[in-house]
Amino acid sequence: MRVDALPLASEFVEHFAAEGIEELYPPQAAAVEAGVCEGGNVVAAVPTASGKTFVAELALLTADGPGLYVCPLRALAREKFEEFDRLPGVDAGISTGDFDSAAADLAGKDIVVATSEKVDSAIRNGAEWVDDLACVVVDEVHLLGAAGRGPTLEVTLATLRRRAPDVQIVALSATVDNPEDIAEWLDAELVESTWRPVDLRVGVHADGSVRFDDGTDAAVPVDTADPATNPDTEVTAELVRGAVADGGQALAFVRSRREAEALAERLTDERLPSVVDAAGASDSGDGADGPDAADATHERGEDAGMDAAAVAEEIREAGGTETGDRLAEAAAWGVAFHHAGLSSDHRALVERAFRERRLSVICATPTLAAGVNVPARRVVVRDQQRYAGSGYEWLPVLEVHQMCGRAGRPHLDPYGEAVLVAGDEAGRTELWDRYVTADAEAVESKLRDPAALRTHTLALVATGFAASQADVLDAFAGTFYASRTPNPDLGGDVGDAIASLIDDDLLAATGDGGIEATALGEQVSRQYVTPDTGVELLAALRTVATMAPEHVTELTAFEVICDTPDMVDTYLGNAERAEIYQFARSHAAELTTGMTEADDFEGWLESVKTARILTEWVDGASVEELVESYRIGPGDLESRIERAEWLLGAADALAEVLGVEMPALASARAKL
DNA sequence: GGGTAGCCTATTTAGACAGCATGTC
DNA sequence: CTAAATAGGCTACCC
Repeated sequence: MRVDALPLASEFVEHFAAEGIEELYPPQAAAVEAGVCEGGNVVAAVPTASGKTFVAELALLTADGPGLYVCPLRALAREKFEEFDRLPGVDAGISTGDFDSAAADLAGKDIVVATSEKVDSAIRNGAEWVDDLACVVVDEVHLLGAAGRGPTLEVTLATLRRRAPDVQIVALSATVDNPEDIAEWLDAELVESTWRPVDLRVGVHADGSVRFDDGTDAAVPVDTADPATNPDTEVTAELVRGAVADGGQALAFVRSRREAEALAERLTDERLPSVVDAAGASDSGDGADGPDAADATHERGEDAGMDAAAVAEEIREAGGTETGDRLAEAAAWGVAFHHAGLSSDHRALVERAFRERRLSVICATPTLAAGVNVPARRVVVRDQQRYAGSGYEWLPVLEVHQMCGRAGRPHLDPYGEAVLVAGDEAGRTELWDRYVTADAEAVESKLRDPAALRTHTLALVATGFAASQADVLDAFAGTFYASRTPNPDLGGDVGDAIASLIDDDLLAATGDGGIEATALGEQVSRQYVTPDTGVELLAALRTVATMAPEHVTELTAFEVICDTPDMVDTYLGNAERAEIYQFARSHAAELTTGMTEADDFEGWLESVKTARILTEWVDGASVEELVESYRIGPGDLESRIERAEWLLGAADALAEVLGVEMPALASARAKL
């Protein structure tokens, strides 16, 4: 099937031709046959990089009205927005927490790209443009099964369909075990395919050789006898070296940030022969910080070496922290590490430089697999387990498949290779059965979780979609949960949720057996904080009202917001505990919780640490200082500042409803 | 005294969505 | 309470 045979205006056909899209990939053709261009609901369960974006564009461009593209990450939203905005004659908008299109004129856009939470939030705040949508595309719809965020996605989609009953739904999913269940819920045609533009072979290493699923074997010449080195790391290094020496790029996945950095350092010492294509090389940078010829044990391509030096320079310019310095040092040798402790600038730089083939290797924690597109010739999954709060757990099959799916660069590699590293035959068998031959998990609704029911029940009532328990149940009838459960008796659970919300003074019973949101409940819903955070904030604000005004400082404001479930925890090391304790004691008058009254003392002490970091930040401390003294990454600081901004706003709005004066909230926020 | 190899113990451990208001030169 | 890697402290030993 050819693009010019599709019901598309000629300018779009030309646009796609200019991007090299003239012939449809098989899954794309299947989606067309399933009706994406005729307004039909379609669920496409296909591998990453098999052309899902084009399917989305077909639906959005052929729809008779404005479209919405929902995705799970802000970075992905940005990427898609830029792509859609390049379409001829299309006015695209973006709406995410960190980046909003100019003003609230989303109503006039042809295509709006947003995260699922942002859509949910827009609905809660009375956005009317959602009623006019002709088409909604949901990317990564398998996240329906994610504990915290899945319920938001299914309730939001149910609400969208209720408000715009004729809206076309196109859902794009990773390969999961039960895509037919998602299709059934959405009354959609299912398109299922494992087709990829580049072949992928997956293998498992054990005892010096990799066995691939196409029956081939490959020896890995490495000395694993040295007890001073981790054999899995040696194997990983050799696999990376091999791919790079062969002109490819590699991704290596490990379990923790520290190990990602350690592996990057190990590979930097390796002095990988540069593989970075001369075509992708630019000449800039004086190379002063880059490798000297005297250091090199291999010949390096001149252009590539200078290019790597340029990447290193860009990294240094983006931020002079200790982490940034080490990253730049590795980048000078074509190696990078990647995890959420990096500043967002550094992360984006690493991703982009790798895509532009100015870096040979990224050593990453599992996140990279779910983020923006970073294809490599070879993917090595050294660690398949991850610490999960209480002991080690196997990574979900879906996650490992997504890592492996990053192997194979279209137009560059004859095929992609993914290797899982095990030590011995027993390990190989385990990994083979668990990941190579196994299907990904089924997607199962998490709506029944009490916290999810509380959140969404409050939202439905606060927005006026429901005024009784029956109404709430009616709204939930359109969810994935209801579609999957033969007799979805949520009555008891929703009843419990309502009772607890009334207890918390967020909902109130009306005389006739109905329910309504209190002024507090309405504000909690609009501010998009969880009910539990709302309750914590309200309790803290009531305490603030009893404090002497001179004791209510910015530290107080930060402590109020840090001791809520919506603020991310900050690890409190043993060595710091005593010092933070001392700090809390000497600032006791400014804190809303007394040393003896916290029911979770450890948790509270952690929030005091976070509050202290933020206080020092607004008092002018630099990123470097804070990163150094509190042992957090620049990215961790960023995320806490971001959340603090949001939660201070929420606290301020709630203080106003309560009639509590707390100027420190606004002043702290202004300084962030 | 100073350095260090080697052992034992204590410490640490992935990630990331969200609010809201508009006039202004 | 489950686990694996490693940072760090300590001792024993050597020069």
